[in-house]
Amino acid sequence: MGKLSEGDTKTLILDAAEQAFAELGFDAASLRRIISVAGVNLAAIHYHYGSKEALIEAVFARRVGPVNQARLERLDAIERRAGQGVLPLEEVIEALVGPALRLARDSAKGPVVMRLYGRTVAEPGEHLQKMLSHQFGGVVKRFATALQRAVPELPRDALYWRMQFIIGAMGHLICDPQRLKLISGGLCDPSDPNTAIRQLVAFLAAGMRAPLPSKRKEAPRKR
Amino acid sequence: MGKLSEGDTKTLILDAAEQAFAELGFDAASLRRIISVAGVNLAAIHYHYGSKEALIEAVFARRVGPVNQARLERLDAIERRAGQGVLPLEEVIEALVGPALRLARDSAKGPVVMRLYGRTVAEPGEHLQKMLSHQFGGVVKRFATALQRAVPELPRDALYWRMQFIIGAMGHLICDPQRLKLISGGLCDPSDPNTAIRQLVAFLAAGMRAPLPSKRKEAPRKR
DNA sequence: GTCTATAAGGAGATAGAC
DNA sequence: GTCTATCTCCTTATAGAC
Repeated sequence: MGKLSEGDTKTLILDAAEQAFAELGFDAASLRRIISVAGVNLAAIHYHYGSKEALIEAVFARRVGPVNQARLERLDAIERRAGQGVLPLEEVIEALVGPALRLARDSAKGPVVMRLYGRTVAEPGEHLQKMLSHQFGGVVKRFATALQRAVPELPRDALYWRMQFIIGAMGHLICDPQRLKLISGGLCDPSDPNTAIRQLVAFLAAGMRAPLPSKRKEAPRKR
Repeated sequence: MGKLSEGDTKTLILDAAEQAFAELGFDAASLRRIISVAGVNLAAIHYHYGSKEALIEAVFARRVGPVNQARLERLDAIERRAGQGVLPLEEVIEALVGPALRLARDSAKGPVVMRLYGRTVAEPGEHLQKMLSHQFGGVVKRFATALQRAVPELPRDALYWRMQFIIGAMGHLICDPQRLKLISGGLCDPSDPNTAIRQLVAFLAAGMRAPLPSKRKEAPRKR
Protein backbone atom coordinates (compact mmCIF):
# COMPACT_ATOMS: atom_id res chain seq x y z
CA MET A 1 0.00 0.00 0.00
CA GLY A 2 2.85 2.39 0.81
CA LYS A 3 4.70 1.54 -2.38
CA LEU A 4 5.78 4.33 -4.65
CA SER A 5 7.56 2.43 -7.42
CA GLU A 6 6.38 3.95 -10.67
CA GLY A 7 6.81 0.87 -12.80
CA ASP A 8 4.50 -0.93 -10.41
CA THR A 9 2.40 -3.46 -12.29
CA LYS A 10 -0.65 -2.53 -10.27
CA THR A 11 -0.29 1.12 -11.22
CA LEU A 12 0.51 0.36 -14.84
CA ILE A 13 -2.77 -1.53 -15.04
CA LEU A 14 -4.67 1.28 -13.38
CA ASP A 15 -3.27 3.88 -15.77
CA ALA A 16 -3.93 1.85 -18.88
CA ALA A 17 -7.42 0.95 -17.69
CA GLU A 18 -8.24 4.56 -17.01
CA GLN A 19 -7.27 5.59 -20.48
CA ALA A 20 -9.07 2.71 -22.15
CA PHE A 21 -12.28 3.25 -20.17
CA ALA A 22 -12.26 6.94 -20.97
CA GLU A 23 -11.67 6.35 -24.64
CA LEU A 24 -13.94 3.41 -25.29
CA GLY A 25 -16.36 3.12 -22.38
CA PHE A 26 -16.40 0.48 -19.70
CA ASP A 27 -17.99 -2.23 -21.80
CA ALA A 28 -16.06 -1.74 -25.00
CA ALA A 29 -12.66 -1.58 -23.30
CA SER A 30 -11.57 -5.18 -22.92
CA LEU A 31 -9.00 -6.42 -20.46
CA ARG A 32 -6.93 -7.63 -23.37
CA ARG A 33 -6.62 -4.14 -24.73
CA ILE A 34 -5.70 -2.82 -21.35
CA ILE A 35 -2.88 -5.30 -20.83
CA SER A 36 -1.48 -4.65 -24.28
CA VAL A 37 -1.15 -0.95 -23.44
CA ALA A 38 0.12 -1.60 -19.94
CA GLY A 39 2.58 -4.21 -21.14
CA VAL A 40 1.57 -6.70 -18.50
CA ASN A 41 0.04 -10.14 -18.47
CA LEU A 42 -3.68 -10.82 -18.55
CA ALA A 43 -3.59 -12.83 -15.37
CA ALA A 44 -1.99 -9.91 -13.55
CA ILE A 45 -5.26 -8.01 -13.62
CA HIS A 46 -7.08 -10.77 -11.83
CA TYR A 47 -4.21 -11.27 -9.44
CA HIS A 48 -4.15 -7.60 -8.41
CA TYR A 49 -7.80 -6.65 -8.70
CA GLY A 50 -9.86 -9.83 -8.87
CA SER A 51 -12.32 -8.87 -11.56
CA LYS A 52 -13.11 -6.26 -14.16
CA GLU A 53 -15.79 -4.74 -11.96
CA ALA A 54 -13.32 -4.29 -9.13
CA LEU A 55 -10.85 -2.73 -11.55
CA ILE A 56 -13.45 -0.21 -12.68
CA GLU A 57 -14.13 0.68 -9.11
CA ALA A 58 -10.44 1.12 -8.38
CA VAL A 59 -9.93 3.36 -11.41
CA PHE A 60 -12.86 5.46 -10.38
CA ALA A 61 -12.04 5.75 -6.71
CA ARG A 62 -8.51 6.94 -7.34
CA ARG A 63 -9.77 10.11 -9.01
CA VAL A 64 -13.07 10.71 -7.25
CA GLY A 65 -11.75 10.47 -3.74
CA PRO A 66 -9.40 13.50 -3.93
CA VAL A 67 -11.96 15.53 -5.90
CA ASN A 68 -14.66 15.03 -3.32
CA GLN A 69 -12.23 15.70 -0.51
CA ALA A 70 -11.26 19.01 -2.13
CA ARG A 71 -14.92 19.91 -2.53
CA LEU A 72 -15.70 19.33 1.11
CA GLU A 73 -12.59 21.16 2.31
CA ARG A 74 -13.49 24.23 0.29
CA LEU A 75 -17.03 24.08 1.57
CA ASP A 76 -15.74 23.81 5.12
CA ALA A 77 -13.67 26.95 4.62
CA ILE A 78 -16.64 28.83 3.16
CA GLU A 79 -18.89 27.88 6.04
CA ARG A 80 -16.22 28.81 8.56
CA ARG A 81 -15.84 32.25 7.05
CA ALA A 82 -19.58 32.84 6.84
CA GLY A 83 -20.35 31.95 10.45
CA GLN A 84 -24.11 31.92 10.91
CA GLY A 85 -24.77 34.18 7.93
CA VAL A 86 -25.80 33.54 4.36
CA LEU A 87 -23.27 31.59 2.28
CA PRO A 88 -21.82 33.26 -0.83
CA LEU A 89 -23.53 31.44 -3.71
CA GLU A 90 -20.79 31.77 -6.29
CA GLU A 91 -18.22 30.35 -3.91
CA VAL A 92 -20.37 27.37 -3.01
CA ILE A 93 -20.91 26.56 -6.66
CA GLU A 94 -17.22 27.00 -7.37
CA ALA A 95 -16.42 24.57 -4.55
CA LEU A 96 -18.69 22.03 -6.23
CA VAL A 97 -17.64 22.36 -9.86
CA GLY A 98 -14.09 23.69 -9.54
CA PRO A 99 -12.26 20.62 -8.23
CA ALA A 100 -13.84 18.39 -10.86
CA LEU A 101 -13.02 20.70 -13.75
CA ARG A 102 -9.50 21.26 -12.49
CA LEU A 103 -8.87 17.54 -12.53
CA ALA A 104 -7.70 17.96 -16.11
CA ARG A 105 -4.85 20.18 -15.01
CA ASP A 106 -3.76 18.18 -12.00
CA SER A 107 -3.27 14.97 -13.93
CA ALA A 108 -0.77 14.46 -16.68
CA LYS A 109 -3.52 12.60 -18.48
CA GLY A 110 -5.44 15.77 -19.17
CA PRO A 111 -8.82 15.54 -20.81
CA VAL A 112 -8.79 11.77 -20.80
CA VAL A 113 -9.54 11.66 -17.11
CA MET A 114 -12.34 14.15 -17.45
CA ARG A 115 -14.21 12.04 -19.95
CA LEU A 116 -14.07 9.02 -17.70
CA TYR A 117 -15.26 10.99 -14.74
CA GLY A 118 -18.21 12.54 -16.47
CA ARG A 119 -19.25 9.50 -18.40
CA THR A 120 -19.96 7.33 -15.41
CA VAL A 121 -22.98 9.41 -14.50
CA ALA A 122 -24.78 8.50 -17.69
CA GLU A 123 -23.73 4.88 -17.87
CA PRO A 124 -26.27 2.26 -16.89
CA GLY A 125 -25.52 -0.84 -14.91
CA GLU A 126 -26.50 -1.59 -11.36
CA HIS A 127 -22.96 -1.92 -10.12
CA LEU A 128 -21.84 1.47 -11.42
CA GLN A 129 -24.89 3.25 -10.11
CA LYS A 130 -24.51 1.79 -6.63
CA MET A 131 -20.92 2.90 -6.65
CA LEU A 132 -21.95 6.41 -7.67
CA SER A 133 -24.48 6.71 -4.89
CA HIS A 134 -21.88 5.53 -2.43
CA GLN A 135 -19.17 7.88 -3.69
CA PHE A 136 -21.32 10.97 -4.11
CA GLY A 137 -24.15 10.58 -1.64
CA GLY A 138 -22.45 12.48 1.15
CA VAL A 139 -21.23 15.28 -1.11
CA VAL A 140 -24.68 15.81 -2.57
CA LYS A 141 -26.26 16.05 0.86
CA ARG A 142 -23.66 18.52 2.14
CA PHE A 143 -24.02 20.76 -0.90
CA ALA A 144 -27.80 20.60 -0.79
CA THR A 145 -27.83 22.18 2.65
CA ALA A 146 -25.05 24.60 1.68
CA LEU A 147 -26.96 25.78 -1.39
CA GLN A 148 -30.07 26.15 0.71
CA ARG A 149 -28.09 28.42 3.03
CA ALA A 150 -26.85 30.39 0.03
CA VAL A 151 -30.33 30.97 -1.40
CA PRO A 152 -32.51 30.76 1.72
CA GLU A 153 -35.71 32.02 0.12
CA LEU A 154 -35.72 29.22 -2.48
CA PRO A 155 -38.32 26.49 -1.80
CA ARG A 156 -36.90 23.07 -1.27
CA ASP A 157 -38.39 21.47 -4.37
CA ALA A 158 -36.93 24.18 -6.60
CA LEU A 159 -33.61 23.71 -4.84
CA TYR A 160 -33.45 20.06 -5.82
CA TRP A 161 -34.55 20.73 -9.40
CA ARG A 162 -31.81 23.28 -9.75
CA MET A 163 -29.18 21.04 -8.19
CA GLN A 164 -30.03 18.50 -10.85
CA PHE A 165 -29.46 21.16 -13.50
CA ILE A 166 -26.12 22.08 -11.96
CA ILE A 167 -24.97 18.48 -11.96
CA GLY A 168 -26.11 18.05 -15.54
CA ALA A 169 -24.38 21.15 -16.87
CA MET A 170 -21.18 20.31 -15.04
CA GLY A 171 -21.25 16.67 -16.05
CA HIS A 172 -21.80 17.36 -19.70
CA LEU A 173 -19.00 19.88 -19.81
CA ILE A 174 -16.67 17.40 -18.16
CA CYS A 175 -17.79 14.44 -20.19
CA ASP A 176 -17.83 15.90 -23.65
CA PRO A 177 -15.63 18.98 -23.95
CA GLN A 178 -14.91 18.33 -27.60
CA ARG A 179 -18.45 19.02 -28.65
CA LEU A 180 -18.19 22.57 -27.34
CA LYS A 181 -15.08 23.19 -29.41
CA LEU A 182 -16.90 21.76 -32.40
CA ILE A 183 -20.16 23.69 -32.23
CA SER A 184 -18.38 26.91 -31.39
CA GLY A 185 -16.13 26.55 -34.42
CA GLY A 186 -13.05 26.59 -32.20
CA LEU A 187 -14.12 29.80 -30.47
CA CYS A 188 -14.33 28.18 -27.03
CA ASP A 189 -11.49 26.18 -25.51
CA PRO A 190 -12.88 23.71 -22.98
CA SER A 191 -9.41 22.54 -21.99
CA ASP A 192 -8.80 25.79 -20.12
CA PRO A 193 -10.29 25.06 -16.69
CA ASN A 194 -10.28 28.64 -15.47
CA THR A 195 -12.42 29.97 -18.28
CA ALA A 196 -14.70 26.97 -18.01
CA ILE A 197 -15.17 27.50 -14.28
CA ARG A 198 -15.82 31.22 -14.65
CA GLN A 199 -18.41 30.71 -17.37
CA LEU A 200 -20.06 27.84 -15.56
CA VAL A 201 -20.25 29.54 -12.16
CA ALA A 202 -21.72 32.72 -13.63
CA PHE A 203 -24.39 30.77 -15.48
CA LEU A 204 -25.32 28.49 -12.61
CA ALA A 205 -25.40 31.22 -9.97
CA ALA A 206 -27.82 33.22 -12.08
CA GLY A 207 -29.92 30.11 -12.54
CA MET A 208 -30.03 29.48 -8.81
CA ARG A 209 -31.22 33.04 -8.27
CA ALA A 210 -33.87 32.85 -10.99
CA PRO A 211 -37.38 33.91 -9.98
CA LEU A 212 -39.68 30.98 -9.39
CA PRO A 213 -41.47 29.73 -12.48
CA SER A 214 -45.15 30.58 -12.58
CA LYS A 215 -47.58 27.73 -12.31
CA ARG A 216 -49.06 28.91 -15.58
CA LYS A 217 -49.20 27.02 -18.82
CA GLU A 218 -46.60 26.84 -21.55
CA ALA A 219 -46.45 28.54 -24.93
CA PRO A 220 -49.31 27.85 -27.36
CA ARG A 221 -49.10 24.39 -28.72
CA LYS A 222 -48.88 23.66 -32.41
CA ARG A 223 -50.51 20.66 -33.80
CA MET B 1 -43.01 2.07 -45.38
CA GLY B 2 -46.76 2.62 -45.45
CA LYS B 3 -47.45 -0.44 -43.34
CA LEU B 4 -49.41 0.02 -40.17
CA SER B 5 -49.79 -3.54 -38.93
CA GLU B 6 -49.04 -3.44 -35.22
CA GLY B 7 -47.81 -6.98 -34.91
CA ASP B 8 -45.23 -6.17 -37.55
CA THR B 9 -42.02 -8.05 -36.89
CA LYS B 10 -39.97 -5.03 -37.85
CA THR B 11 -41.80 -2.88 -35.30
CA LEU B 12 -41.70 -5.54 -32.61
CA ILE B 13 -37.94 -5.60 -32.95
CA LEU B 14 -37.72 -1.83 -32.82
CA ASP B 15 -39.81 -1.64 -29.65
CA ALA B 16 -37.92 -4.37 -27.85
CA ALA B 17 -34.59 -2.92 -28.90
CA GLU B 18 -35.55 0.50 -27.66
CA GLN B 19 -36.45 -0.83 -24.27
CA ALA B 20 -33.35 -2.98 -23.99
CA PHE B 21 -31.01 -0.19 -25.07
CA ALA B 22 -32.57 2.20 -22.61
CA GLU B 23 -32.36 -0.27 -19.76
CA LEU B 24 -28.95 -1.78 -20.35
CA GLY B 25 -27.06 0.48 -22.72
CA PHE B 26 -26.18 -0.21 -26.32
CA ASP B 27 -23.28 -2.52 -25.60
CA ALA B 28 -24.80 -4.57 -22.83
CA ALA B 29 -28.09 -5.17 -24.62
CA SER B 30 -27.50 -8.21 -26.82
CA LEU B 31 -29.51 -9.09 -29.88
CA ARG B 32 -30.45 -12.35 -28.21
CA ARG B 33 -32.07 -10.53 -25.35
CA ILE B 34 -33.93 -8.28 -27.74
CA ILE B 35 -35.40 -11.15 -29.71
CA SER B 36 -36.48 -12.94 -26.56
CA VAL B 37 -38.53 -9.91 -25.54
CA ALA B 38 -39.83 -9.27 -29.04
CA GLY B 39 -40.70 -12.92 -29.52
CA VAL B 40 -39.04 -13.09 -32.92
CA ASN B 41 -36.16 -14.96 -34.42
CA LEU B 42 -32.54 -13.87 -34.25
CA ALA B 43 -32.13 -13.92 -38.00
CA ALA B 44 -35.06 -11.55 -38.35
CA ILE B 45 -32.99 -8.68 -36.99
CA HIS B 46 -30.38 -9.12 -39.67
CA TYR B 47 -33.01 -9.64 -42.32
CA HIS B 48 -34.82 -6.40 -41.47
CA TYR B 49 -31.98 -4.19 -40.32
CA GLY B 50 -28.73 -5.74 -41.47
CA SER B 51 -26.64 -5.17 -38.38
CA LYS B 52 -26.78 -4.10 -34.78
CA GLU B 53 -25.35 -0.71 -35.63
CA ALA B 54 -28.11 -0.11 -38.15
CA LEU B 55 -30.68 -1.21 -35.59
CA ILE B 56 -29.36 1.32 -33.10
CA GLU B 57 -29.60 4.00 -35.71
CA ALA B 58 -33.17 3.03 -36.56
CA VAL B 59 -34.24 3.03 -32.92
CA PHE B 60 -32.72 6.42 -32.45
CA ALA B 61 -34.03 8.03 -35.60
CA ARG B 62 -37.62 7.03 -34.91
CA ARG B 63 -37.71 9.21 -31.80
CA VAL B 64 -35.29 11.99 -32.64
CA GLY B 65 -36.81 12.88 -35.98
CA PRO B 66 -40.21 14.01 -34.64
CA VAL B 67 -38.63 15.76 -31.66
CA ASN B 68 -36.32 17.83 -33.82
CA GLN B 69 -39.13 18.58 -36.23
CA ALA B 70 -41.27 19.87 -33.36
CA ARG B 71 -38.38 22.00 -32.15
CA LEU B 72 -37.88 23.65 -35.52
CA GLU B 73 -41.60 24.21 -36.05
CA ARG B 74 -41.94 25.97 -32.74
CA LEU B 75 -38.88 28.04 -33.48
CA ASP B 76 -40.33 28.96 -36.86
CA ALA B 77 -43.51 30.17 -35.18
CA ILE B 78 -41.55 32.24 -32.66
CA GLU B 79 -39.47 33.89 -35.35
CA ARG B 80 -42.56 34.60 -37.44
CA ARG B 81 -44.24 36.33 -34.51
CA ALA B 82 -41.15 38.33 -33.62
CA GLY B 83 -40.51 39.70 -37.09
CA GLN B 84 -37.22 41.57 -37.07
CA GLY B 85 -37.28 42.19 -33.32
CA VAL B 86 -35.64 40.45 -30.38
CA LEU B 87 -36.79 36.87 -29.80
CA PRO B 88 -38.43 36.00 -26.47
CA LEU B 89 -35.76 34.02 -24.62
CA GLU B 90 -38.04 31.81 -22.54
CA GLU B 91 -39.96 30.70 -25.59
CA VAL B 92 -36.84 29.85 -27.54
CA ILE B 93 -35.54 27.74 -24.69
CA GLU B 94 -38.91 26.09 -24.30
CA ALA B 95 -38.89 25.24 -28.01
CA LEU B 96 -35.54 23.52 -27.48
CA VAL B 97 -36.17 21.57 -24.30
CA GLY B 98 -39.95 21.14 -24.36
CA PRO B 99 -40.36 18.63 -27.18
CA ALA B 100 -37.64 16.39 -25.77
CA LEU B 101 -39.06 16.39 -22.25
CA ARG B 102 -42.57 15.82 -23.53
CA LEU B 103 -41.45 12.71 -25.33
CA ALA B 104 -42.26 10.82 -22.15
CA ARG B 105 -45.91 11.78 -22.40
CA ASP B 106 -46.38 11.21 -26.10
CA SER B 107 -45.08 7.66 -26.02
CA ALA B 108 -46.71 4.82 -24.19
CA LYS B 109 -43.23 3.78 -23.15
CA GLY B 110 -42.85 6.70 -20.82
CA PRO B 111 -39.58 7.27 -19.05
CA VAL B 112 -37.89 4.40 -20.84
CA VAL B 113 -37.63 6.38 -24.02
CA MET B 114 -36.24 9.38 -22.20
CA ARG B 115 -33.33 7.43 -20.80
CA LEU B 116 -32.36 6.16 -24.20
CA TYR B 117 -32.57 9.59 -25.72
CA GLY B 118 -30.44 11.26 -23.11
CA ARG B 119 -27.91 8.51 -22.76
CA THR B 120 -26.69 8.60 -26.31
CA VAL B 121 -25.07 11.96 -25.75
CA ALA B 122 -22.70 10.55 -23.17
CA GLU B 123 -21.95 7.26 -24.87
CA PRO B 124 -18.63 6.90 -26.67
CA GLY B 125 -18.11 5.18 -29.97
CA GLU B 126 -17.36 6.76 -33.28
CA HIS B 127 -20.48 5.52 -34.96
CA LEU B 128 -22.86 6.95 -32.35
CA GLN B 129 -21.13 10.29 -32.27
CA LYS B 130 -21.23 10.67 -36.04
CA MET B 131 -24.91 9.88 -35.94
CA LEU B 132 -25.46 12.50 -33.25
CA SER B 133 -23.70 15.19 -35.21
CA HIS B 134 -25.77 14.31 -38.25
CA GLN B 135 -29.06 14.27 -36.35
CA PHE B 136 -28.52 17.36 -34.25
CA GLY B 137 -26.13 19.50 -36.27
CA GLY B 138 -28.84 21.49 -37.98
CA VAL B 139 -30.89 21.99 -34.83
CA VAL B 140 -27.89 23.25 -32.89
CA LYS B 141 -27.03 25.77 -35.58
CA ARG B 142 -30.59 27.08 -35.83
CA PHE B 143 -30.91 27.48 -32.08
CA ALA B 144 -27.49 29.11 -31.79
CA THR B 145 -28.59 31.95 -34.03
CA ALA B 146 -32.01 32.09 -32.37
CA LEU B 147 -30.48 32.37 -28.91
CA GLN B 148 -28.13 35.02 -30.18
CA ARG B 149 -31.19 36.96 -31.37
CA ALA B 150 -32.81 36.47 -27.96
CA VAL B 151 -29.80 37.79 -26.03
CA PRO B 152 -28.15 40.08 -28.58
CA GLU B 153 -25.67 41.70 -26.22
CA LEU B 154 -24.10 38.36 -25.27
CA PRO B 155 -20.66 37.76 -26.85
CA ARG B 156 -20.44 34.76 -29.10
CA ASP B 157 -18.04 32.76 -26.96
CA ALA B 158 -20.29 33.11 -23.92
CA LEU B 159 -23.24 32.10 -26.08
CA TYR B 160 -21.64 28.79 -26.97
CA TRP B 161 -20.52 28.11 -23.41
CA ARG B 162 -24.07 28.63 -22.23
CA MET B 163 -25.57 26.52 -24.97
CA GLN B 164 -23.36 23.70 -23.76
CA PHE B 165 -24.73 24.20 -20.25
CA ILE B 166 -28.30 24.13 -21.57
CA ILE B 167 -27.69 20.90 -23.41
CA GLY B 168 -26.06 19.37 -20.35
CA ALA B 169 -28.82 20.31 -17.93
CA MET B 170 -31.52 19.12 -20.31
CA GLY B 171 -29.69 15.91 -21.16
CA HIS B 172 -29.06 14.94 -17.58
CA LEU B 173 -32.67 15.56 -16.62
CA ILE B 174 -33.82 13.42 -19.52
CA CYS B 175 -31.25 10.71 -19.01
CA ASP B 176 -31.44 10.18 -15.31
CA PRO B 177 -34.73 11.38 -13.84
CA GLN B 178 -34.64 8.82 -11.07
CA ARG B 179 -31.68 10.44 -9.39
CA LEU B 180 -33.66 13.62 -8.88
CA LYS B 181 -36.43 11.71 -7.16
CA LEU B 182 -33.81 10.02 -5.02
CA ILE B 183 -31.83 13.02 -3.85
CA SER B 184 -34.95 15.07 -3.27
CA GLY B 185 -36.41 12.36 -1.09
CA GLY B 186 -39.42 12.07 -3.37
CA LEU B 187 -40.14 15.79 -3.20
CA CYS B 188 -39.64 16.30 -6.94
CA ASP B 189 -41.44 14.24 -9.56
CA PRO B 190 -39.40 14.19 -12.77
CA SER B 191 -42.07 12.24 -14.62
CA ASP B 192 -44.29 15.32 -14.78
CA PRO B 193 -43.06 17.05 -17.92
CA ASN B 194 -44.83 20.35 -17.29
CA THR B 195 -43.18 20.97 -13.96
CA ALA B 196 -39.85 19.86 -15.33
CA ILE B 197 -40.13 22.25 -18.27
CA ARG B 198 -41.17 25.17 -16.09
CA GLN B 199 -38.32 24.66 -13.66
CA LEU B 200 -35.79 24.08 -16.41
CA VAL B 201 -36.80 27.08 -18.54
CA ALA B 202 -36.73 29.45 -15.56
CA PHE B 203 -33.28 28.28 -14.56
CA LEU B 204 -31.78 28.33 -18.04
CA ALA B 205 -33.24 31.68 -19.04
CA ALA B 206 -31.73 33.27 -15.94
CA GLY B 207 -28.42 31.63 -16.77
CA MET B 208 -28.51 32.98 -20.31
CA ARG B 209 -29.10 36.47 -18.95
CA ALA B 210 -26.33 36.22 -16.35
CA PRO B 211 -23.80 39.05 -16.32
CA LEU B 212 -20.53 38.11 -17.94
CA PRO B 213 -18.00 36.51 -15.62
CA SER B 214 -15.12 38.77 -14.68
CA LYS B 215 -11.53 37.72 -15.20
CA ARG B 216 -10.53 38.05 -11.57
CA LYS B 217 -12.69 40.34 -9.44
CA GLU B 218 -16.09 41.92 -9.78
CA ALA B 219 -15.92 44.06 -12.87
CA PRO B 220 -18.50 42.74 -15.28
CA ARG B 221 -17.75 44.27 -18.64
CA LYS B 222 -19.83 44.24 -21.72
CA ARG B 223 -18.63 44.10 -25.23
C1' DG C 1 4.38 -12.23 -8.67
C1' DT C 2 4.45 -13.43 -13.40
C1' DC C 3 3.78 -16.39 -17.09
C1' DT C 4 1.35 -20.04 -20.59
C1' DA C 5 -2.50 -22.42 -21.75
C1' DT C 6 -7.08 -23.11 -21.65
C1' DA C 7 -11.63 -23.18 -19.95
C1' DA C 8 -16.45 -21.76 -20.59
C1' DG C 9 -19.48 -18.92 -22.53
C1' DG C 10 -21.63 -15.03 -25.16
C1' DA C 11 -21.41 -12.06 -28.95
C1' DG C 12 -22.83 -10.76 -33.99
C1' DA C 13 -23.49 -12.64 -38.32
C1' DT C 14 -24.85 -16.11 -42.04
C1' DA C 15 -26.30 -20.31 -44.97
C1' DG C 16 -29.89 -22.71 -46.42
C1' DA C 17 -34.34 -25.35 -45.59
C1' DC C 18 -39.12 -24.27 -45.48
C1' DG D 1 -40.34 -13.72 -44.37
C1' DT D 2 -39.20 -16.95 -40.90
C1' DC D 3 -36.78 -20.66 -38.87
C1' DT D 4 -32.75 -23.95 -37.30
C1' DA D 5 -28.18 -24.71 -37.00
C1' DT D 6 -23.78 -23.21 -37.08
C1' DC D 7 -19.53 -20.33 -37.90
C1' DT D 8 -16.12 -17.34 -36.20
C1' DC D 9 -14.43 -14.39 -33.06
C1' DC D 10 -13.70 -12.36 -28.67
C1' DT D 11 -14.72 -11.94 -23.90
C1' DT D 12 -13.70 -12.73 -18.66
C1' DA D 13 -11.75 -15.83 -15.72
C1' DT D 14 -8.79 -19.67 -13.83
C1' DA D 15 -5.36 -23.56 -13.13
C1' DG D 16 -0.89 -24.55 -12.52
C1' DA D 17 4.20 -24.29 -13.96
C1' DC D 18 8.09 -21.36 -12.88
